[in-house]
Amino acid sequence: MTTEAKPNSRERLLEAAAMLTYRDGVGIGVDALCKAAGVSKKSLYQLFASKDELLAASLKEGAGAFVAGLLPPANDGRSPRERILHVFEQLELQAGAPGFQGCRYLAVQIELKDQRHPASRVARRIKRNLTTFFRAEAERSGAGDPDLLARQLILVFDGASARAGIGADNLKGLIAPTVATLLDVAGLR
Amino acid sequence: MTTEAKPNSRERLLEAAAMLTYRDGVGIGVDALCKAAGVSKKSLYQLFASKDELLAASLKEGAGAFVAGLLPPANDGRSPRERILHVFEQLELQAGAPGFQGCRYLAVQIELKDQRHPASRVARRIKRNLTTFFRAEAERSGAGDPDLLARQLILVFDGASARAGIGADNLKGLIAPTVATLLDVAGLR
DNA sequence: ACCAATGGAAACTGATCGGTTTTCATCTCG
DNA sequence: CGAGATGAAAACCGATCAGTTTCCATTGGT
Repeated sequence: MTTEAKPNSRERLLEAAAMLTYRDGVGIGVDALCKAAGVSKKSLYQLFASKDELLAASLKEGAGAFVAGLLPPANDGRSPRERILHVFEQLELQAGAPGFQGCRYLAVQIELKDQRHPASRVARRIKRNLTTFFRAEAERSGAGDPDLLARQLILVFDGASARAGIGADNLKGLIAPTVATLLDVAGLR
Repeated sequence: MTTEAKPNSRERLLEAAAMLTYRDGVGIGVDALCKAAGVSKKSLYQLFASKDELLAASLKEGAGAFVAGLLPPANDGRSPRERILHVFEQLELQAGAPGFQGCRYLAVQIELKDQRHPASRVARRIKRNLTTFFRAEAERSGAGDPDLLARQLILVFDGASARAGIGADNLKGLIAPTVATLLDVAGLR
């Protein structure tokens, strides 16, 4: 059995916010969120200070799944190169699934514009963790310029995710050779 | 002297739409657009069928400046490699300017979600032209896989532009070596 | 069985949304 | 000078926005 049997109001709101803002954008109304969650507006505003805070909490709550869906398990014995490639294999996999709209954290930051918005701050933090993973693996691998490689990888991640999300590319045959090229040049084998 | 001396209502609306939707997102209200353009809503709806059409027309009208600000002049005698690098030099330059928010066409597509929205169609077309430029240069250069290279370049373009637009990276020391690596591996010298 | 806490449904606030219409001042042209 | 066209300002429309409040049915504890 899982630890969460029946979701409470708070969890249902977070889940509805995650789903609807990803599908329709952060401009989605609170009435729609409440209806989808089966929770009254009164309860929403007892649990969260504002729609903005609900949005931020929803992003933060989804960070675990985001990481779990992309990163390899810690200390799985594979090489840094394999562990980095794992992330992009997962991305390509997710990009092929129906309903994929690109990285939600990038989308939120682009939609909100204001970088000081609570949800934008959360999104930035979560994405920084991904960059940190890349840099850690790059350093562990003894790459010539680990920081450059990490920046290149997150750049490819966001570019690929965004382009797949808007249906401009399906990433097939694109992401693997591109990342491999960057890893090769950085000296990762 | 330039060909346009004083902008008419239509041009002022297109300009205001370009500026405000880039700064604040496509959710900007028509009242704000009209006020910024100094044009009444009545006139707006005589000139455009809807806000969506105004937005689409505004993007289309800005395509010329977008191309002029990025692409090198046709037949400037430089090599494909130099001409491709020119685009990314321009991008890095623009990314350093105040008010830079990333590629407006990518942002519009991400914000709208609906790929059949008239403005989303226009944005897609304009970005396809950039990919076409990359592919043409790649073919002209005799690259091993011109199509792959073009997709890699537009991926880097969107990724770099998006990340600079949200303030996640300033591209300094990132974009040039990354593109150079891709060009090297593709056999462009 | 009773009382109090819970929370959903819905009414409500004031603001804003996209879009339409009216009014009135200004301009051009005969 | 006078008639017609123009277009900005602003009222107006129904819908929706974020957020608050009221009302009432359900619930759990005693």
